[in-house]
Amino acid sequence: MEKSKTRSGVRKGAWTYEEDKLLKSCIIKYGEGKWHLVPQRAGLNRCRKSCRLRWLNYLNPTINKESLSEDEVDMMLRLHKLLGNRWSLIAGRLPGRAANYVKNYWHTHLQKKMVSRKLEENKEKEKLKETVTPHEIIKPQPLTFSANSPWLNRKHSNFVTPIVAVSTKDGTVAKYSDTENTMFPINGTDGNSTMSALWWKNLLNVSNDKIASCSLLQEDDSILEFPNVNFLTEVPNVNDSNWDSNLYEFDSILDILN
DNA sequence: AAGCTTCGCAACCGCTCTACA
DNA sequence: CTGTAGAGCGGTTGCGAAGCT
Repeated sequence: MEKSKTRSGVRKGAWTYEEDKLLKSCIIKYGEGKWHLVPQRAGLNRCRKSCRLRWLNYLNPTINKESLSEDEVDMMLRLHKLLGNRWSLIAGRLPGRAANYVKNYWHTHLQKKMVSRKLEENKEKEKLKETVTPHEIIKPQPLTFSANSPWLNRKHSNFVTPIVAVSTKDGTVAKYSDTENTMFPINGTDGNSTMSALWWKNLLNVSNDKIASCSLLQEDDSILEFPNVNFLTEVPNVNDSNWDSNLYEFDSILDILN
């Protein structure tokens, strides 16, 4: 980097050993943060951004400067698939690795790999398209339940209200339990009665665009998307049912990936 | 050996987010 | 609600080293 100055007279370019020393001792003395005060405190003719970057990417003693292990590269690939170019988040999951380092490593080593792999996979897909005929989609049919079925047998009740929950694309959970459309009457007492399959039909009538794809299990190259999912930004309400919670702990997502 | 090209990485820039008055 | 300043992030740039001809 060329040793130059900005219009405001602040030094730019590569850091010298003396500058590093000054910055390091300043951070040790005052701690991280308040970066706007750092140049003054350290006696450096650098902007606060430059100081922060130098510390975070190079001087910080927690930084691991050794080359990435296979495990770390694997983790990086998985995290990038999940998070995209969120380098700081990815770096946060790789102990001792700075965001800038992760970003540079991705651009210099992994991006090409990913591009060539994608091309290969596209070729494979094209081949498969030529040889495999499309499957006929068979919709599941309503079952006919016996009124004697133990799980339906409720004392003093002629109705059973199944609660069906469908995960939707917009992150909400549609619950099909309204009594008017989903209750199925248990007819008579002759033992041969069947139940109305109205609730099941209603379930099938849920439009396709409301049913979310099972993207977590996809293994293609598209970036996994979690609509309306906040990462560690809110604490789920403990009173919510399991279905109501669309907030995921980051670790849970990692578990899914592993 | 010299010139040219490519690669890796440190650093910069501009934008967004957040806190606060 | 709005403006401002600080902090942080991701994209991009440009230098120096390494490799190639």
